[in-house]
Amino acid sequence: MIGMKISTRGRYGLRAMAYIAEKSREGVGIVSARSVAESQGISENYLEQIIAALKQGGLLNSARGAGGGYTLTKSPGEITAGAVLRAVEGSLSPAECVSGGKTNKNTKKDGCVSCDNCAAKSVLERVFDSVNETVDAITIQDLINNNL
Amino acid sequence: MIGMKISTRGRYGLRAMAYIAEKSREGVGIVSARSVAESQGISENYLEQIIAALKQGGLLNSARGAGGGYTLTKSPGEITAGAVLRAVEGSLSPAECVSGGKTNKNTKKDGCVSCDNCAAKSVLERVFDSVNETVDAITIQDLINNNL
DNA sequence: ATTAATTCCTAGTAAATTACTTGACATTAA
DNA sequence: TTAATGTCAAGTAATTTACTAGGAATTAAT
Repeated sequence: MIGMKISTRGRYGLRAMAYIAEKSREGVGIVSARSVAESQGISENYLEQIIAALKQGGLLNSARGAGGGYTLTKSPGEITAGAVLRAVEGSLSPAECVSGGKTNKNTKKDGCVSCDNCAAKSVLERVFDSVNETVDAITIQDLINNNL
Repeated sequence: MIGMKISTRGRYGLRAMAYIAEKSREGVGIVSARSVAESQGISENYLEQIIAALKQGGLLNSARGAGGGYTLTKSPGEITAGAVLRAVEGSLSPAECVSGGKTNKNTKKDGCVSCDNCAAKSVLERVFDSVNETVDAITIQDLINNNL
């Protein structure tokens, strides 16, 4: 009975990026996963997985070893919430039939038969488009400025 | 790893409404749950639950007994996809912290602490607004006309 | 009156997904 | 050498979704 959720992955991803951006603005060069987790009250190990997705998505650089951590690959104004969400959640498609194939990285189902003449499809496509437009219009800079 | 799904409830709800509207246009006065289920290849018992929500949401009238079934309460042009989705899925909120309280009827969690200064919140609010705007701009008539 | 078709209602269950936990290994600064 | 980190893979618990099962109430047709 749900619909349209953004999971903890997405929310934690946004919060992590905003926190790292904020720290950078304060002059802290590099931020450890642990400090993000502690500041946000998030499980460290779980956050690591999310951060790994952000790194793989090209949004974070990492430095290993003691004193290591993460930095943004671009300025906060150049990173959109959409990019963050897609990196950690996969496609933002509302159902398998929209924008072909799977909606995310884990799901086992793929595709529904005879979807072309399905009454729901055009609605889903429009939702997909508007969600993407919306999140792509917001940057991490917007988040730390709180100017939404 | 997901995000932004519209569940089968929402999709089946849209398809059921479109089917009933289409049948009505063809002159069929009343449509049984069974005929909807069979035409759409959907479990009848499951569909009944979805139809019950549509009825409770004021979108369908019902007639009991043999020869009974369902009709739309309003013309297809007056029923939005948004109304259908909210009736069957509850709020379209992307997370508990947006538009206060629970996101749907079943969930056990309610609310996250210290959400006000959360970087994700403004994103979620905007997504919520744009999804609602989008689905409220589509009517059942649009769906059966296929003019999207 | 009986029967068959139907809505109405509730409870249970299986499958899928989400949200973690656990723990070992690799790398680097001090 | 050690402690602080990132990297990685696997497993598990909690939650949600998607059904299934079945009976009670209602009504039209016979």
